[in-house]
Amino acid sequence: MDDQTRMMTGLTGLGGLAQADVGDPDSVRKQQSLGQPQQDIGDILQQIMAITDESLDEAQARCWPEESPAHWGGSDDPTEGGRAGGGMAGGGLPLNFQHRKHALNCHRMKPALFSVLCEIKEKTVLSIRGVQEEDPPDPQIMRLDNMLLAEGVSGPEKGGGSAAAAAAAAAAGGSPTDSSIEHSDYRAKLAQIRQIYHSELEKYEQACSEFTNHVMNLLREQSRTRPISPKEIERMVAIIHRKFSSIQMQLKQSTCEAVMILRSRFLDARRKRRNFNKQATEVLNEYFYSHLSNPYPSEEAKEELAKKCGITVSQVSNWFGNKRIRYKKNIGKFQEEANLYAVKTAVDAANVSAQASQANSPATPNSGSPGSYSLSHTGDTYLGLRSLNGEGLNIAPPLQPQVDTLHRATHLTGGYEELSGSGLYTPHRLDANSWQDTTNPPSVTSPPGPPGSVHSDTSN
DNA sequence: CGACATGATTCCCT
DNA sequence: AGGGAATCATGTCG
Repeated sequence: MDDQTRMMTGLTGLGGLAQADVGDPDSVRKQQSLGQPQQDIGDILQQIMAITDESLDEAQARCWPEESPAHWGGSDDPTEGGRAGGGMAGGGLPLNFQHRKHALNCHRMKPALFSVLCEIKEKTVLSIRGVQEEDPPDPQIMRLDNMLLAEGVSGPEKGGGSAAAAAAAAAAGGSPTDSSIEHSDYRAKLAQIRQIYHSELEKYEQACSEFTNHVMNLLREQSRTRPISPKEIERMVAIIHRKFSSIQMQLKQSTCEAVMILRSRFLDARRKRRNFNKQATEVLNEYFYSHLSNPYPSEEAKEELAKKCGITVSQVSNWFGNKRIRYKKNIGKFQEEANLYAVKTAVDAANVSAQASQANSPATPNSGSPGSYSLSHTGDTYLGLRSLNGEGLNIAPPLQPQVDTLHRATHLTGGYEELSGSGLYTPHRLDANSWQDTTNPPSVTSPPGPPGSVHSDTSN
């Protein structure tokens, strides 16, 4: 039934507000034509005004103790008022007031009047709120949502954002499999943020629903004494949700900020440089100088070096990359270092050879391919010795005596003689991709003597 | 504090 | 993908 019909229904009984002359249709017709209805509406309004002074509790308790809140908009049945009459017997208010209130609430004009008032209100509210009623999803909140999802803060649990950590690592150009310490740290912090975010979100949602329920109940209650349409309640709920979502956006924003800070700190930490310890550098240098003809460790060699140095494989790769470049750029500067490590390697070789000879094994050690690196100085030793031979590297004069001693030592043990003699270890200084080609050590520190000079020394 | 050393990153090439 | 080269950024030393 539309409002107008209801209105008419109400108007037909207009004269009857607790008065006796309702029954006569003629009289009603006469009253309508004489303008009496307007006066009655004025009366009703006055009484409504009077009611609003009363507390809601009273109104509720005395009128419709157990009635559905939306009663006024629902049934137009004028007889309904009679039912309500039973509930208003008690109370300490003056009887005539109760009676008046009851008469107002139960009056068959009330629904129609409220409906009109609602309509007017609706129009006013619409004209005020206007277009903003249908707000599209906020682009900013969408952005925040997307970011939180991408960072692994919102969305499904799955490991608390390990994907984000990997993504961060990938973005930083590093190997995602490395730097697991930083990753776990990052993950832990991210999980913390995630947890806080979710608990806050839950709190907000709970508060929002609580508040919404409260307001809805309040409005429904008030709808008995004020013209409040369900639509208005809906709108109010929407307003509350909007307010709470703006709070939620703040939460999302601050969470995003926290993630960004964490991330930047994480990346900064990755960038932070700390020198490798001395032992690690020694191990790396030993390998480098003993493989000077081909300083490209295989994957396995890198892993072994990494393990021995307590660094990651990519750090080993970085180190070799830097070393090759810097060596190539300035060989003169590295000459001394090269010599040092050559000697070192030779000493180790001597020790190994000595041990080998003690074990009564002929000096035909595992002559593995140059590519296979064993940290126990087997095949590499000979590369080192080859360097000492002055063919892979030039030896600085101050080191010559040491070299001689070493050679003598190896000679005595029978190791070096055989090795250098055997074609197996003949220095093939430049292989196919010989990286030294362009950077042949310019013999800064050693005289350009014949290659065999060192060798001849050993024969002494 | 500046120069240098050195690990990390980035871009480009093969 | 791995390497070369340039560059960045930080640590170290005098």
